[in-house]
Amino acid sequence: MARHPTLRRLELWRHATLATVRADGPDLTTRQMALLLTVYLEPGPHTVRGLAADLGVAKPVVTRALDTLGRLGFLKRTRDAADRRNVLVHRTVKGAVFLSDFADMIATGQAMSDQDMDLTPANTP
Amino acid sequence: MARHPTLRRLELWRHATLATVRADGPDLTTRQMALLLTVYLEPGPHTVRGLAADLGVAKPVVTRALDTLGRLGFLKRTRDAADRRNVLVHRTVKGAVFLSDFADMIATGQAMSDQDMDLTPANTP
DNA sequence: GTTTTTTGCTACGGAGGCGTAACGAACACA
DNA sequence: TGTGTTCGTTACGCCTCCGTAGCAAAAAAC
Repeated sequence: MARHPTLRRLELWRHATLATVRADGPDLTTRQMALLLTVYLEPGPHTVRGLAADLGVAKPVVTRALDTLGRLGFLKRTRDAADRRNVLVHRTVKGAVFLSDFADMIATGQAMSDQDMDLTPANTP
Repeated sequence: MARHPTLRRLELWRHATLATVRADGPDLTTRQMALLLTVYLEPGPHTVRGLAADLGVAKPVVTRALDTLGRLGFLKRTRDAADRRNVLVHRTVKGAVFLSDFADMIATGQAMSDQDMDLTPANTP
């Protein structure tokens, strides 16, 4: 690991967040982003109750996040045929594209912080 | 580089955002986070106008973010003695601690995503 | 068949951020 | 000195999110 792993991690985060701020895409809440990533990275099936427990938030938070993310086309809701009380959350192509683009922004941040590390002499008065 | 760099980056992001969601700390906006990181990582002095240009947002956005981050004790405002129109933004100990803890959460996410998918013994970039 | 539990949603008031427009204070320059 | 410019802030209406409480529908328990 490089000289200052803490700084390097923060710079990675800065470049990615800065890219999302500058791009005029939809800026998701931290909770919405955590929910979206959980659905796409964890094996399903995903229910409202399960997601609420996973994120450690109340159920209406998940409902509202699904409203917003569904309106954006990043997720889709379906009734569970086996137990019709449940709602199953599904991935979409648009959501996968969004996350893929986001991963590219992280990658750019990694590359830039690598480059910064090599060049920066020493500042911070 | 591991087999699936895209998935690995998204898992890193998920673990860190999930940790901030579960922790009952202050949940900052993406813009607020980008502003905070810019002040702490980029060499100063930082003015409102400069930060607005750096983030690509309007000035009132920066003023409001400084209000919130100042209320949290993560940043401090000072009048520029040389040009009293300017406001200089300064770091605080509390903000440094917050970002240090945040970097630890990123590190945990890195370790967990390494563990999840790196079965082949070949890391240490 | 009737209660009890589970699931997700809606309703409500409150809080905070956003974008635009306008403002006073401080500087620059004639 | 007077005019114009730059700086940060404030004010306004709008929108979204939050937390709590209560709701109907479906399943389970009896």
